[in-house]
Amino acid sequence: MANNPEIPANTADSTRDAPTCYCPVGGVMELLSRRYAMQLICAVGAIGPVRYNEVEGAFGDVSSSTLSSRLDELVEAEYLSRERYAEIPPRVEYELTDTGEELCHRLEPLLEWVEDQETT
Amino acid sequence: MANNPEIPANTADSTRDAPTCYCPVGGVMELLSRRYAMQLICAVGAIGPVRYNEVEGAFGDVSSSTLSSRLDELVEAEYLSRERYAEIPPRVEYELTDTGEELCHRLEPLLEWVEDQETT
DNA sequence: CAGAATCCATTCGGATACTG
DNA sequence: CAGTATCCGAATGGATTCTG
Repeated sequence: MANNPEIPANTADSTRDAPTCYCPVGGVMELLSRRYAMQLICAVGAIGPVRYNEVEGAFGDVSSSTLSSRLDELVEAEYLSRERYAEIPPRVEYELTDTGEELCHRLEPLLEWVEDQETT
Repeated sequence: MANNPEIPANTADSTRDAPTCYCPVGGVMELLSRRYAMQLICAVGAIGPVRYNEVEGAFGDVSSSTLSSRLDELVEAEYLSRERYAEIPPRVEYELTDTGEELCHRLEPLLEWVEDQETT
């Protein structure tokens, strides 16, 4: 929620712009840096509408509290949508929002590459 | 993407693997999830060979200890190289390794998008 | 200049147990 | 099934001080 009113623009002696340096990006990166966050986005993107247990299974071992938190945060950030069906037993499905999908597109090349690096 | 409601993503008894889900990726993501890590990669990629103080300046406010740690870790992970020149005053330059550059390519679309989201 | 070392507040995430 | 609540150890990152 760091909506900084003071934009730390290039207040320095910059008569020229520095080449795009993404240093000042703030809040969103903090969210994405939390554990499983990026994988979560990609997982939902890859699997499609997904239920809690499926996610839990996809990650070898996650504590439910952690996963739950991450899910909540991503829903609140509107990267994921949460649909709750009034059934018994209850069913909840998470899905990428439009924004989430865009994010996912940027995440996939990264994750793919990372995975590739590790499996060698 | 697999967002077609007509096509069930994961059928009941899947003897095959779910579509690429990057859940199990481990160590590298933990490194990248540390504070400033991704921005650091991109910053070095954008600015080129860069000195400690330049980096420090690029980020509004970072503690030297944190920045130093991150730099070390990225060097050790061989995403950055560290060249120390025997001069007075001492000069040190960080640069992307080949691996780091590949990583940077995957990071840039993400960071660019994130920045875009925040400045609107 | 480019850090290393130390100390510490905060946060994060896992384990466990419980609920609508 | 899909979480929530609580507790707690571990890790993170910032401030400060010092150095080759």
